[in-house]
Amino acid sequence: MKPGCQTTTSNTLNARLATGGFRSTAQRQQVYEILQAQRDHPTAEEVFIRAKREMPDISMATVYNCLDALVKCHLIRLVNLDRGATRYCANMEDHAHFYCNLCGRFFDIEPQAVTLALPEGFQVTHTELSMRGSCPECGANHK
Amino acid sequence: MKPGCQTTTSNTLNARLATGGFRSTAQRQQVYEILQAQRDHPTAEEVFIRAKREMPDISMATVYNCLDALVKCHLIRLVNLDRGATRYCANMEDHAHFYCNLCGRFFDIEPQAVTLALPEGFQVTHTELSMRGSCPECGANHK
DNA sequence: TCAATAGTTGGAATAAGTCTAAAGAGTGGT
DNA sequence: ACCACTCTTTAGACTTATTCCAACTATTGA
Repeated sequence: MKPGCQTTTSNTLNARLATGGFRSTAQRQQVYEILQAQRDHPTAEEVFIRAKREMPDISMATVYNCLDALVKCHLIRLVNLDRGATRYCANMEDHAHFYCNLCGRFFDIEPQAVTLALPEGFQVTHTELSMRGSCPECGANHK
Repeated sequence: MKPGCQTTTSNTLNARLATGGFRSTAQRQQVYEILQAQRDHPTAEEVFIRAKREMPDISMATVYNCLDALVKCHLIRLVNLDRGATRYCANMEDHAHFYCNLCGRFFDIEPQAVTLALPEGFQVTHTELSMRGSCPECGANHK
């Protein structure tokens, strides 16, 4: 692990946690690093499995707790697709999600031109745009 | 109930059910009428409560079965918002959903100008756009 | 350093939805 | 009209994802 990079990451993390009124703990750092390291939108359970490799005593409740704290500090965000388990995403840029029905992978899509003409008086605080379909790889393989 | 109107509705319903390979049953008609009558995106449980008023013996499992059948026949659609219970919507026009954080009501929003520039090769089969915020009424009351 | 407070743990509890087996209802052939 | 066949409903058990709880542990400010 690059010490310089890690320090930067945990500085940001700790500062954000503190601002949100949360303490910095080893578990929260671990969970955040997992989401930073592999940006494949894992579920809470997948995060738990990965966290266990480094921290065998961590519990599921703690993983949920850490994820909640990170969401509240705007360090990660939730991704919901239909009724499946909630997924977590460390990409805080404005973006939409694309789920490939064939390979099951998630893709982040930049919304270059989304403009929605809302009727007057509606104030939007949160938008979620998600799509399903086939990704370029799977689409090509299917031909 | 207006007999003319009712006949039209149940004709469409029965035809669609038949096309989907489903039989027309009193329970399915009841559930469909509930969703037609009050377009407030009820949850399965809310549908169950409303159905019970007319049909006291109906069970929750039947409500789920009926909703499933109607979804498969493209007569209604699912609406998911975060982790809450699935909601059902009889508006089959292409539209987005707006949830008011203050009054908890759902609004259908016509997507007049949504264009998303997807990277090449992505084939979309299903899109879901949902928003949260405050509706005109609640926004006005808050001032 | 030490109390006060926040966080973690493992297991129990909950909510929403799905599955199953048995009983009930509708339909075509005789 | 009767029977067999199939589809549907029912009640309740089960599953999955998540939250709650009480006891223990770690972190922080004085």
